[in-house]
Amino acid sequence: MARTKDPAVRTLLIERAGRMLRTREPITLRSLVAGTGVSTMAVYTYFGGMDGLWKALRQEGFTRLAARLATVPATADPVHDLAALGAAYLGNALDNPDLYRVMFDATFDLEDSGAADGTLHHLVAAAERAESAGRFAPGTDPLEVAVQSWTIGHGLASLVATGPLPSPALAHGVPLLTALFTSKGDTPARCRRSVETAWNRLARE
Amino acid sequence: MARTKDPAVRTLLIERAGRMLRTREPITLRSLVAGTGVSTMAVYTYFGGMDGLWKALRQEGFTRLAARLATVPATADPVHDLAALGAAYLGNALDNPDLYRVMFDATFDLEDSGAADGTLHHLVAAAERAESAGRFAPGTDPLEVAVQSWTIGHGLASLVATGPLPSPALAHGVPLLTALFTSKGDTPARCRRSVETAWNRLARE
DNA sequence: ACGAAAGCATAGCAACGTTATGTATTGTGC
DNA sequence: GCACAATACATAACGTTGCTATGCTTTCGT
Repeated sequence: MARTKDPAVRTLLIERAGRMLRTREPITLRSLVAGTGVSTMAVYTYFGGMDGLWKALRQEGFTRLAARLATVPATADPVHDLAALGAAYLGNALDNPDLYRVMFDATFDLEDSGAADGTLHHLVAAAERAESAGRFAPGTDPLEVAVQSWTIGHGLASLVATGPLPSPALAHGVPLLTALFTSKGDTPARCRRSVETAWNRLARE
Repeated sequence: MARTKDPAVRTLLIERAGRMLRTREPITLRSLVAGTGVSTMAVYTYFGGMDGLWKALRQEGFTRLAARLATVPATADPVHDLAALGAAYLGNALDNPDLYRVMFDATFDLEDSGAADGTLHHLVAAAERAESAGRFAPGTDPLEVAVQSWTIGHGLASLVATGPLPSPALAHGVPLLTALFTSKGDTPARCRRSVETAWNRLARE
């Protein structure tokens, strides 16, 4: 009954915006569509305006983050896994610092709050495994551990990726997470070993 | 030899910008000077443009933060003081969430990195006192404790004030700081009591 | 006291996001 | 099949943005 929308244009624009973000070109309506063959109106038919494009970009950021977290394998050491998820989170933030900033920039609306929850779920699952493996004290709330780990990860990511701290400050992740997990009942020495092993993945990159 | 600059105009513009930030009015060059009697050019003579105004606003944010941290008294319990500084930090971020966002928004330049250092110094001093009081293990690096506390405070502030977490999540500050300070050598029970006492100040506001 | 330099008001400019308008295209009901 | 209608999309114009050019006014130094 009408001309149909081409989904390829949508992903083309999002990917181009992501590329411009990475190369630090200012993303304007006109510069975004320049050279793509599409006109400025495409942004309005696909995103309803520039605000919609930024929102889609944030969603894309959370999608990529989730994909990266999904690559972290579940090993026999759930505390290691928890730290490895934190390391992966930081790695993602440092690989795309500008996208990471956009993700937490605008005031949150309910639409993609689900995406942030999806990010949390990986942490919750790992915390649950740590508890049932006896590394954390019985009765430990996995969601609480997850949120507290996230707080540390986000604080570090935001201060290093877009803030005043230099990147060696990432090393603070080890004592911070070790202190947290130890407080949940894990043995200090064992905990430190688990966290350090997981953190090496971040240093290697 | 020339007409002299009136410093009152500068503070007037900064305060008006701060007010507009709090009331969530968009800050544009023209809306900023509207009703003040001064013209748009004033922004250029005093700040060199809108970028300069934002930079001055961030500086103002750090100044207010430093002033607030300075009101935290040094008691006989240095671990309590450390947590109290964290609570004051969070209180400031929640009282002016938009200003807090601006403070960490733009890419940092060297000019006001000193301001961020000034913020850190309060924490470093408290950590030093905690160590010499025997609450932390000998050899504990006060700067390390300070940066790690800051990471927790900023992570919490940024996720709650401008992010997806609801304000009750601020309560995570207690277990997080307790875990950190305990890992530095403080007695768990005593540490928790110190931190909780300091945190009540935040809940009361 | 006079002249040069700085403050600052006015007006104009390019670029921004958005909206209005017209044209082309395509799925749908007969 | 075919005409109709709705949607995609290009073009162009509009209001507002930050900024700069220009000229007047003020005031400090000699």
